[in-house]
Amino acid sequence: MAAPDQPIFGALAESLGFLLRLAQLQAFDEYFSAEGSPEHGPGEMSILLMIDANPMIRQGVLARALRIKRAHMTKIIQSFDRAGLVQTSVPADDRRSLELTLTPAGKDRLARVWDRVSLNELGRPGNLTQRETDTLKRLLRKYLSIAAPAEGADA
Amino acid sequence: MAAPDQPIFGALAESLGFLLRLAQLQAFDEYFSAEGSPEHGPGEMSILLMIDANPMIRQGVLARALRIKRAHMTKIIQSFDRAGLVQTSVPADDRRSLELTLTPAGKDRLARVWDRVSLNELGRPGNLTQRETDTLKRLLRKYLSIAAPAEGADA
DNA sequence: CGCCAATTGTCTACTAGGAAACAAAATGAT
DNA sequence: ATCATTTTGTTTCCTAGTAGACAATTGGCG
Repeated sequence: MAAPDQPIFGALAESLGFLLRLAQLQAFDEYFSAEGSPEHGPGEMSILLMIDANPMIRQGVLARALRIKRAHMTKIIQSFDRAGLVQTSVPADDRRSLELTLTPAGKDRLARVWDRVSLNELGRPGNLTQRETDTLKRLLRKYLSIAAPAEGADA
Repeated sequence: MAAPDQPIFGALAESLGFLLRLAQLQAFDEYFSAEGSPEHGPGEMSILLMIDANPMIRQGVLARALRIKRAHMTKIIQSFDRAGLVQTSVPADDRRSLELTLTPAGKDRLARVWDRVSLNELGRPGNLTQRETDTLKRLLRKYLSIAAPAEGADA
């Protein structure tokens, strides 16, 4: 009943939220092991990927989709803007909002970092078979109500 | 090609790490909707649950299992200790380490908060069937190399 | 024994991210 | 038109979590 080096997870092992928490932390460890000293963490990477896939996306739409709070999104976008990675524009039909698009420098940066990360992100983790990995991703997309990607997606 | 209110997720929809990140944030939203203004966030809850399931667990073992950095664990345990929720003791065979056990007050606190959260954590999320939920949890445990819980686990 | 390497918890800074209040612009009701 | 409500981005302050250096302890090895 005492505590060995491999503790008992108890209720945590049945709890979806905590399993997701631990799995995400493990995935990030692998992410950072791929990127030596990362220019961009997972949060910033997801923003770059999202703007790349959705040019002229509005800042608020981006924040909701990635579940990043607006306050935080403001800081990241402003730093991207200062670094010349995104170009912002105010649409004529709603002058409160900001439309975001990657600059050529932003696309370069994204491509370079993604090259170092994509194998870990798209590939199969050691603990799961390819089939299990596909099932896991499919269930996560369904949980999130995210559409499955098109078949011929770029690497 | 412009950006609608439901953006295209592109490479994110195939990337295990980012799917896990988004899923965890969604799960936390549901967690916080269950606990009005939470006495303990998910991180602290997982620590209480873990100490409850593993009395006399060493602080470092706990940190590794929950993937919380030692520096952070120190702060949380010290605050738990000040609040009278855990009892710490130095084992005779290794005077560097700390053994952690829940006090009666700690067990009470855990039971009270868990009551408000367990339905969301153990139940089936709206987007998935019961069977899909079970599969998802099983695959996450396998990804994490966590043993499946015993059958007759407490609610 | 004495010395060197690894481990454990802790401390001090720092970064990522959130909560709440706010101004400007849009929307809707009258 | 006018006023209240909502939305969007921003600002300030705060919390959760990390990075790196550190002292104390342990274990190995001559």
